[in-house]
Amino acid sequence: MIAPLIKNIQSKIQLTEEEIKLFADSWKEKKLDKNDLLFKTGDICRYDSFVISGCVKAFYIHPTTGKEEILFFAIEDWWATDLDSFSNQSPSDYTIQALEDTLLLQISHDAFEKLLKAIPKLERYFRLILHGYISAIQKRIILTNAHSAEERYIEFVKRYPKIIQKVPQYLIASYLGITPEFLSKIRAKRSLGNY
Amino acid sequence: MIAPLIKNIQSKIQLTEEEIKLFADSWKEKKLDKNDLLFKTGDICRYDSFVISGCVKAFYIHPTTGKEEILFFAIEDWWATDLDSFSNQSPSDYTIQALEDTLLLQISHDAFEKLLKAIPKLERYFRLILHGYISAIQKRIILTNAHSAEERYIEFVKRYPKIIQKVPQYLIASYLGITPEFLSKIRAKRSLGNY
DNA sequence: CGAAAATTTGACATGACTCAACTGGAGTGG
DNA sequence: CCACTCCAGTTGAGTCATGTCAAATTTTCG
Repeated sequence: MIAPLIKNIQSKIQLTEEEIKLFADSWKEKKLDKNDLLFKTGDICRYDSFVISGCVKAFYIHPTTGKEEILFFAIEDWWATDLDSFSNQSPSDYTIQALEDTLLLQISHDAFEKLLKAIPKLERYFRLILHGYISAIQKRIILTNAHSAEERYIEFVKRYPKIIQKVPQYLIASYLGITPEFLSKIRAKRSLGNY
Repeated sequence: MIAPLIKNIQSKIQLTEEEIKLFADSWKEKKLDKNDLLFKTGDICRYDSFVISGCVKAFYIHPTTGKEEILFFAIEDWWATDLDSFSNQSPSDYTIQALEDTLLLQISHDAFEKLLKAIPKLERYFRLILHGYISAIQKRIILTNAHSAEERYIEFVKRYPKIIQKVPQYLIASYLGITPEFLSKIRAKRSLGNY
């Protein structure tokens, strides 16, 4: 089951057979049932987790209203980790929860650092991963600040068609920074316009 | 003038004397006068730039309204680069412009890749830099999606007091995703409340 | 089938925007 | 050193996008 991760890595860097072996041995499978938590606010994110299948949401709980604010969704081939909490082994501001039965590959912080020492090339891989994430998140910032809720929704549908299929609408609304009611109205309006 | 950059790096990784020398020789100083462009939308971001002194803004130009949407500000000890454009040597979606006379250290894409090959430890440094940026930008997303304009402004003042001092208010407004008029009203209301 | 959850719909409220007028400070040139 | 201009910032009136709350409807799932 580690094949997808290896493949992902080899799309960015080259590994020898030995390195692959060492690498593969460092990761453990973890199953989450639907609604299981990976960790919650205040917990330490003890593992870096790569999603093999399924889907999770990462969210922040607003301290006064108690509402969930979606930070991201992760489906197969994405990472589901609070970087900050994982790197510093400090309490996380976020919660990650499975939206359906989900299979992860995990590595502990210690094992992760050991692995990086053993295969320094991996620093590059992870740098490139973060890089790609930054590109995406910067676009999201621009979209949020400069475009209407409707435009953001259209863009989301275009960019993440797989996620749309898996995730309930009220969570998409949260990701977009709007209320579920308003997203519903946007959709109603659009389906009229499409005649 | 490269001392601040070396210092920044050594806060995350260790370099030998030789490595420092090699490193230092790879960077060139660049001066920007106030209002000079580092690059503009459609240009390729040819250099990775580290700010020694001064201040720049990175912004996106809305295609229909033509308005500037601020992506970030960079002052001393920050990076002022479009990662995507720099890494792929592809046209940038953004423009970076000096808000005051600014001194940069720059490295070309080729030299950068050579440097990483010569000193692979630097992959780690840059990974950690991206990492820190992601933490910050994720907080910004949450703040934008879940908090009022006033809360976002208060948080900005707290987090970036130096930038507040340098940057005109209408650009702060753009960073926060609100109009300058509305930011002005928020400030007026707050200064009343503070008696 | 029935209960709970998600989505839709409608009436109303409000935060934030637009536009236009006004104020005040920072150059600039005579 | 004044007069002028220019731009950032402020203020106010009116509007619009989005939020709130509550009820009705549909979907999901035990």
